[in-house]
Amino acid sequence: MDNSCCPLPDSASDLRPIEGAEADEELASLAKALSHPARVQIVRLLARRVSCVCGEIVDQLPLAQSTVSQHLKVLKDCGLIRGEIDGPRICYCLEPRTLRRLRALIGGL
Amino acid sequence: MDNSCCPLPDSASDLRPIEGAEADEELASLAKALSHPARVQIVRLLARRVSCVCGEIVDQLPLAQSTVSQHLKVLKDCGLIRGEIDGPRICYCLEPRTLRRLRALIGGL
DNA sequence: GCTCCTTATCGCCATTTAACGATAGGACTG
DNA sequence: CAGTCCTATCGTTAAATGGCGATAAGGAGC
Repeated sequence: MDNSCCPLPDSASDLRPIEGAEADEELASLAKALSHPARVQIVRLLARRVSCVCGEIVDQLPLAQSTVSQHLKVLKDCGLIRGEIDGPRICYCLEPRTLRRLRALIGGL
Repeated sequence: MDNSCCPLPDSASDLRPIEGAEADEELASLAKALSHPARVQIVRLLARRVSCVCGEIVDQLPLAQSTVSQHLKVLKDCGLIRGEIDGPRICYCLEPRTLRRLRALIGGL
């Protein structure tokens, strides 16, 4: 397994507010991305670095390849994961900053 | 404003695991409850104790009373809030244990 | 260039969600 | 007990979601 595409977490702090209308929208958007068990499982896989490549994620889930690809798109669109082209494959990895942001927003409740 | 219906947070720890298939379902379910800005705003209102009574919540949101009532039902069904009858009104309040559980699940990612 | 492998996108269908007005029901007040 | 206030539920509609197979697109390697 090659994790070269997955960056180590950085520790820059996020200065955006954790409450207000914009924060509500942001939290709702991130929560929606995690509102499906398959997407939670994908995030967990990537957090554990068990898998990075799309094909392996498909193998771990009881879903069709096209369905998994859609879930990956949802997670990517909200910034929770990132995909980088790695030869013929695509290597997905967590975006630690977004996950930290989510924790901050939840913590602010 | 009367907050007598809203209990103070207790600190009992939750022994359920924070990963695995069941935890995935649980996290997805809680995330879905927060996947709408109006519901995030309701949780925030209750966290700030700005309002406890359904009618006041309706006043704070640009939505019809029936719509707000449905959002409250979603939050209640997943255990994030609780409603108690207070004379002719209904007093809603956060369920701190569920919120802590959500934080634990998010933290476990 | 052709072919294979990998992933994204398209089209379709069934189900769920969100919104509202209207209505029902429960609890005080007079 | 009649009226009033507050909240939940019903019925409807439009839009979003989740699933799949089929197909397109883009590199790798022969």
